[in-house]
Amino acid sequence: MSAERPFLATFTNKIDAKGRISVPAKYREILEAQGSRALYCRASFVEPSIVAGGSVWISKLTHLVEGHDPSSEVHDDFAYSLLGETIELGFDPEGRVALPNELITHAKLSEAASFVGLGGYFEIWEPRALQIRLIQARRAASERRGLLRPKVGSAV
Amino acid sequence: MSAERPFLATFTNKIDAKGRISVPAKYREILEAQGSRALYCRASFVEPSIVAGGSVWISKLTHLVEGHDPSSEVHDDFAYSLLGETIELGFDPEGRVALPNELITHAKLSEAASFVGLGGYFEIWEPRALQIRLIQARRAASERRGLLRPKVGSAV
DNA sequence: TTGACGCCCATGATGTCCCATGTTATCCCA
DNA sequence: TGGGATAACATGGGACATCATGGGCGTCAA
Repeated sequence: MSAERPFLATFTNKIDAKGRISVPAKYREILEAQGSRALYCRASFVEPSIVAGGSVWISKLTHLVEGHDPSSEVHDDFAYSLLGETIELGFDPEGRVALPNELITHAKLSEAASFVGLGGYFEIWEPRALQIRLIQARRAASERRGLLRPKVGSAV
Repeated sequence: MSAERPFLATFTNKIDAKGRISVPAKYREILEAQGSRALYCRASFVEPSIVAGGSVWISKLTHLVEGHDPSSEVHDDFAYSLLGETIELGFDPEGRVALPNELITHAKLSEAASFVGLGGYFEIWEPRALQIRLIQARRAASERRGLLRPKVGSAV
């Protein structure tokens, strides 16, 4: 799927009084390699988190939308929800972005936020909420370990 | 498909006593990058909204029309509806356009209007009406999440 | 003359940039 | 290999530019 370098690992940074937060340097490297001068974000449909990515991610969404007949309902529904609710955040010279209140509220952020890499994109979570989600995910994943073997060997 | 930077996110601005409204700066940047010194708009066929774009968008419409046999009915129907009802609005030095009454009526605009980015073009809505449409779109899109997963992972 | 339109200026709010600082990680050399 | 020197990173806060908005003035045409 993505030949690009994947977003990996979890980083927790502070949110300052202006709503700014440093994007982890490792993530910025990947974004720059994509030619992204900005970060694209949206509220997750299913989690109290912010989904984010670079130009590769947003162009996937754009192509997904444009792949449908422009006169179809599917096209419009995807366009409104995927493009109309995704925002573009610019970096300041220090590598920070300013999260808008809407997203801060959605993810219930206050002092700090955690970035969790998910391959072609990453998510921003309230640190405690992410801890809980990760524990849950680990348990669920280990129960389904068999699903991984055929594809990646027993490397997990 | 569109290598250009997409129109994204939703912005709400006021309509002043003269019927002027600021086009979001982010959108103006994209229009300028296209070499558009004007905004092209028409009433949506299916929604109470105004469809708008720059020179890239209008040339796509033009090519769509020209792609049909000039002697065919389809050609004429497209030409009349797509091109004949699309108007060109100029910007004032502050980046505002004056919406004609016809379009204001069609979209039921009064105090303010919301711009919603849809990739290669954007739409102008009465803010409340757009909110409702966005919620509906989100629901519809998340029901069809299956169409997304194979292509962009669960990145929504 | 009236009104539509385009241009100019003023203003408050917001966002961006710049610089300073502490901390951590990395490097280099004895 | 132990540290110290250096660079990279995360963070805080003030200065400044941009943006959205409101209003005034002149021009052109009906």
